[in-house]
Amino acid sequence: MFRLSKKVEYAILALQYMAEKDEAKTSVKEMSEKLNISFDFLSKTMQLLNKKGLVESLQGIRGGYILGDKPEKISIADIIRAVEQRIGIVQCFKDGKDSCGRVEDCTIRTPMGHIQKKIDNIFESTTIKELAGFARK
Amino acid sequence: MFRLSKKVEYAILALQYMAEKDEAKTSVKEMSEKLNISFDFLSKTMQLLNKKGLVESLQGIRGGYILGDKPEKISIADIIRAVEQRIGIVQCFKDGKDSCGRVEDCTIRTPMGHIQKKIDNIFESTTIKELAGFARK
DNA sequence: TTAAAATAAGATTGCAATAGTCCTATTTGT
DNA sequence: ACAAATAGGACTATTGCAATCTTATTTTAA
Repeated sequence: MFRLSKKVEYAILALQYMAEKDEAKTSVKEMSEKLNISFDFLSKTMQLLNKKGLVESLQGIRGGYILGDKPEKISIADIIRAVEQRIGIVQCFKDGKDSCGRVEDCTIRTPMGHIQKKIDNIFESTTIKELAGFARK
Repeated sequence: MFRLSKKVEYAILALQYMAEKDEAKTSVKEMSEKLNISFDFLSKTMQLLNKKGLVESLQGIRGGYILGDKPEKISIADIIRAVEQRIGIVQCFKDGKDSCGRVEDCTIRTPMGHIQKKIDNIFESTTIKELAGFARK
């Protein structure tokens, strides 16, 4: 429990890889080999990143992906949002009402919301640039 | 993904409930009804809390549970540790080696470890007392 | 204009973790 | 002795994640 999904993990690895690379363009094939990730699965993940503009896709032969923005502008929070729908350390923050039988007088909703915000801040303030920096060390 | 388990959620609700209550002793039956949680499941969860000393059990008729420590001494981190084994926002931090095929030159291990620490701090520094305070408001 | 190499995307499967249930044993106060 | 509570093992159901398979589309270069 409380684990980032593989989609998020792979997305981070991929974007970090792209940020570190000299050449702007990268293919899924290249990354799946270098990072030891299933091609198909990584491919899906890249498509999600593309839809949210975190990367830009170039179709056709000689195609691939390039970063959609500067590494310091892409946060882990961006990645999570792009790749996952379900976010929230407790159910309430996704489904809203009627999801647990104690919605009206829920006693943990408020404090959990505070914790959620703090965690969000961490992800919001961590960028691909920082990750690439660590990796290079 | 990235959600606290029901066990953790229920444990928090239960401890918060106990902290707010005037009388020290509480039964699982009472809590399961008031909090709208399956008796059996909550029962299991309380047993886990008991094993780690977060609550103290009183067996036999007229039995129940009392808090094992002052509410300000019980953190969410304590609860998570009592009730879950698997913690860690990425796999590496549980299984250690050989779990992902890029252990040796893993480029996200270090930065993820930093994020993990920050999150741990949040849970470590949030206590049942605070939660009870919010609930009462 | 055709072949090759890349992304796009839908459908499906396998699997493991979570959540929940059921049943029996044990404890203890009245 | 009985009732009401916890203790705990075994089992089941469900869900969500990860992965795979297949087909379509795009684009460049020969």
